[in-house]
Amino acid sequence: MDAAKDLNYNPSHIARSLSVKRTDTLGMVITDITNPFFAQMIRGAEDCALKQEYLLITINTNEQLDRERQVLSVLRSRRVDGILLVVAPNGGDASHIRSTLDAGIPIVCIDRVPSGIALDSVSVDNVKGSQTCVRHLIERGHRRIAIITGSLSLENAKGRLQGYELALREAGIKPDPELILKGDFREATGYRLGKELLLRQERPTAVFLSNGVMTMGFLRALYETGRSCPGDIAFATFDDPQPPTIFRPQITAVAQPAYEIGAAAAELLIQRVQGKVKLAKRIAIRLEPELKIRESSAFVPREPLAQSHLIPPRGTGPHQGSERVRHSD
Amino acid sequence: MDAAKDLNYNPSHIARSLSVKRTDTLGMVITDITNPFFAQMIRGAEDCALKQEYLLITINTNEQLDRERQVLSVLRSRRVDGILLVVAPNGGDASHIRSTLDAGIPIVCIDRVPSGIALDSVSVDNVKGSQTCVRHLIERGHRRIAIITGSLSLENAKGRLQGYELALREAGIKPDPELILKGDFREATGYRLGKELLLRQERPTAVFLSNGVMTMGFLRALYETGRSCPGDIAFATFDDPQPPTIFRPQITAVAQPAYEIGAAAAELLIQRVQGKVKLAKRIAIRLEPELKIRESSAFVPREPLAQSHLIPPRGTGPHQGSERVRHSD
DNA sequence: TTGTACGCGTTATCAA
DNA sequence: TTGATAACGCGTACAA
Repeated sequence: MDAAKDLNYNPSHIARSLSVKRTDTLGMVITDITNPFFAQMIRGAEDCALKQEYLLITINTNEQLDRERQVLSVLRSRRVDGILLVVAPNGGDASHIRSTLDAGIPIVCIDRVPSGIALDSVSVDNVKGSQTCVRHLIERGHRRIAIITGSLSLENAKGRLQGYELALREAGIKPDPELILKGDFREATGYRLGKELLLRQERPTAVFLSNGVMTMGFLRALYETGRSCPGDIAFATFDDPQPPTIFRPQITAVAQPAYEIGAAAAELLIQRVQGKVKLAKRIAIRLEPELKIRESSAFVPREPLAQSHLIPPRGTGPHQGSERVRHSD
Repeated sequence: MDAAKDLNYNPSHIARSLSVKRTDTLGMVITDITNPFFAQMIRGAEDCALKQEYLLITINTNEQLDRERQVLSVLRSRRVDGILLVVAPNGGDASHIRSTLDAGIPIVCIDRVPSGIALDSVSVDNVKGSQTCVRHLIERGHRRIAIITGSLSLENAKGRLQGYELALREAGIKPDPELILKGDFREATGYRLGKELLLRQERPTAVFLSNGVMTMGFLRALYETGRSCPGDIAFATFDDPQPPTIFRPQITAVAQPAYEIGAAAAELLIQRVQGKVKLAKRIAIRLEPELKIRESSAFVPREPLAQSHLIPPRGTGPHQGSERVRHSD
């Protein structure tokens, strides 16, 4: 040991790996590291992994399917013990995922769950989250509520749309196809569809955005069209787009516990890697989102409906507390 | 080859590494991955690395020196070919860096350059950046300009303070110790010192923040004390804190080309790894920052000085173009 | 061109 | 307990 110090010796982890057939390494495939939501998720996963002596390798795919394929291949070559995966929008093609699985590398999907393939997954309860949020808008008196969806080939986008429809239906409002705009989770789309909505003759009194990135685009549209919020329109979004700043308007949002999602996913993956959980069936962990009511949903339509359960708008000050999501069951 | 496909075969990169004594892997040590500036930097480095067939492993240190030591040790064990390093605030202790270097692993420092050890580095020209920005405030008519510095044990924090002082001196303004507040690049400090400044009897007419994170804290202080910007005070910051949104006020900032910094650092590191650059002396790459003039510096003090080079405030609309930094030489 | 043996640094096995 | 030795999967050098 003394000699080791003297010689500035460091054991070779790669030689060790070759021998023991483990790398104590987890791969994390992310679509966009500059998205604060994912960045936070990485921290959760990394903290959990490091605590259990695993190294976490994070790689971006930039939402590109071919890059995802390439990355998965690299990770296989590197013999990572398991993979945390945020899938890029794929046209139902999961062959690369399947072949990685076949190579004996466990995969846990995060946030987005691809349809058509059985995978472990960790995400937020999308249905409940958007249902609670849209319900909040309805309680404010809105009835013409638009939604800009994500890519509907992803389960989470579907779930958020579903929650929107559920909330409307339970309030006796029939979903209007004119108010359901199909987006894709990208900034430019939030801008384009948002502008389209805002320039309509009969524009909705409230808009629900399916993720934080599209909300950034929507804000641009809002500003360009000269509409004010909460003066002219209300809106709310899935994802809490920014760290709470003093910027105006503060945005009502369905906040996802990003750090916890990452940590839970890493935890589950390590269980799989170590064979501590029976592989029989797939595990789906759903965490609770939290509705943060802020200024952007403070606008109340001029002709509110006289409904018995109507709730007057709460205070909209900057330091107003957040409200825990109410369960629908 | 056909058989390889058939058997779902993937060559073992670790066995290969053991043989060729290379891992084709670069380590990237970051203090905070949730900071958008670093996130962007990672993308630049990753893109560059991947393009040259290197894998990039990114790890957080949370600004903790002991974690930095541990991470460097892990990276050594993993036999990474080189390391990109954003140092945590260290009390002048660079022993772990030196021993990594001694083990034959090249290191390129990014953003922050530790004093007291000769290292390759890539960063922005801190002096010029803050000098240009403070000069801009002076041109707006400000003379009582405060600065909240970073940890002065870091070269970049020193440089930014130096640029501030240079700008004042060239305008014939004597730096006032009362207006130089020693910070540490952290949000809470921006809040605390900002509040202190804003509540002073004789408060400055403008404030220069040494980084984006502290600016977030400053905004909180601004809001809590009820001061308005650009109504009551002007401010500007090093770092462009957020992706350009429509939030108000838009912040005048010294934007650093984060992506390019990351890419340049990776490029230089790979040169070192491949021995394509003579190791004789240390290389320091300095990129040009860009001053983005926006709303937050629009406030003009009531008693502007009648100086010949005084420039009236420009338009402060949201879509105003940015202005390239003017060189001081 | 095709084949064979050895080395890379570590762990694991088996014998002493 | 200690010490020698065979794997681990791939390059590489040398022989056929």
